[in-house]
Amino acid sequence: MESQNQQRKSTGFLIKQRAFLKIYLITYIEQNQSYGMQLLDDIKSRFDGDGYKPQHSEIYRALHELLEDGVLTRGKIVKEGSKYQEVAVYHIGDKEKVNAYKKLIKHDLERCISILQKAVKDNFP
Amino acid sequence: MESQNQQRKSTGFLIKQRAFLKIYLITYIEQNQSYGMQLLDDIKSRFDGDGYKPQHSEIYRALHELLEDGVLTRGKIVKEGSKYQEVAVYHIGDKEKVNAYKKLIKHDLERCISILQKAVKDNFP
DNA sequence: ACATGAACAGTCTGTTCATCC
DNA sequence: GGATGAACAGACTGTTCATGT
Repeated sequence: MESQNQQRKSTGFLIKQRAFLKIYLITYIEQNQSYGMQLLDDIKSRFDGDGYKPQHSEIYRALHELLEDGVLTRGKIVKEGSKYQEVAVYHIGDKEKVNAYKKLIKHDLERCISILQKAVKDNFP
Repeated sequence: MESQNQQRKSTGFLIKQRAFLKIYLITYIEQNQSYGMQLLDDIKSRFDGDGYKPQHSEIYRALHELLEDGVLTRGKIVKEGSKYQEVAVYHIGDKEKVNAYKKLIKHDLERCISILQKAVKDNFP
């Protein structure tokens, strides 16, 4: 990923929401082209039982960063059903970058699960 | 917990580092009285393989909040071995609060694991 | 040097406002 | 009203500085 230029070092705690959302956005967009609000609703309903309700702005920020990095490309279409509601639809861009990013996130997700499972074991034996 | 007075609503993403550390602090202090730096080192070595290295200030902030809330109490002793190094040792305070807090965190940890496991399944089938 | 603590500052992200259809 | 985007602001936490032993 290009879009970061940290001057603060991470302590390596859990994954950030932005990165978490990005991986879902990529997957959903791979499956069928879609636009922001739709993606948000999909994610929300996926985590309905877990009390996680992401905010619309965070979705847009994630999409914008993926655009900047060339992971996604964007087009505009008129939303079906509606009169002239124009929405921004996304497609997969650079597949190399997609795969690199996926691999990164997969490791990080597993790392986070490991940390949390340790916490359950250590503190609730 | 008392020590929070949010005016911003959480979206319910992952657990915060502070809360995560608190549960370890409580458990370690239950097992044997200990002081800040020691607790930090214990936690660091526990997560050595996971790339998680918490910062000392975050440990102190967590301890201070647990003190304020009455979950812990504090005493001062002279560190063994050293000449006159005085350290702050902690003990369990209000056991009701400890148990209430533990229960809360346990649920949250499991919620987080659920979220992350969904992400692995959904995005890396 | 080790331990504790607090001030400062950067990052993430929730809230709000603006614009367009 | 639905969708997108950006500005603003608050919470969390990493970094640095201060103090005492």
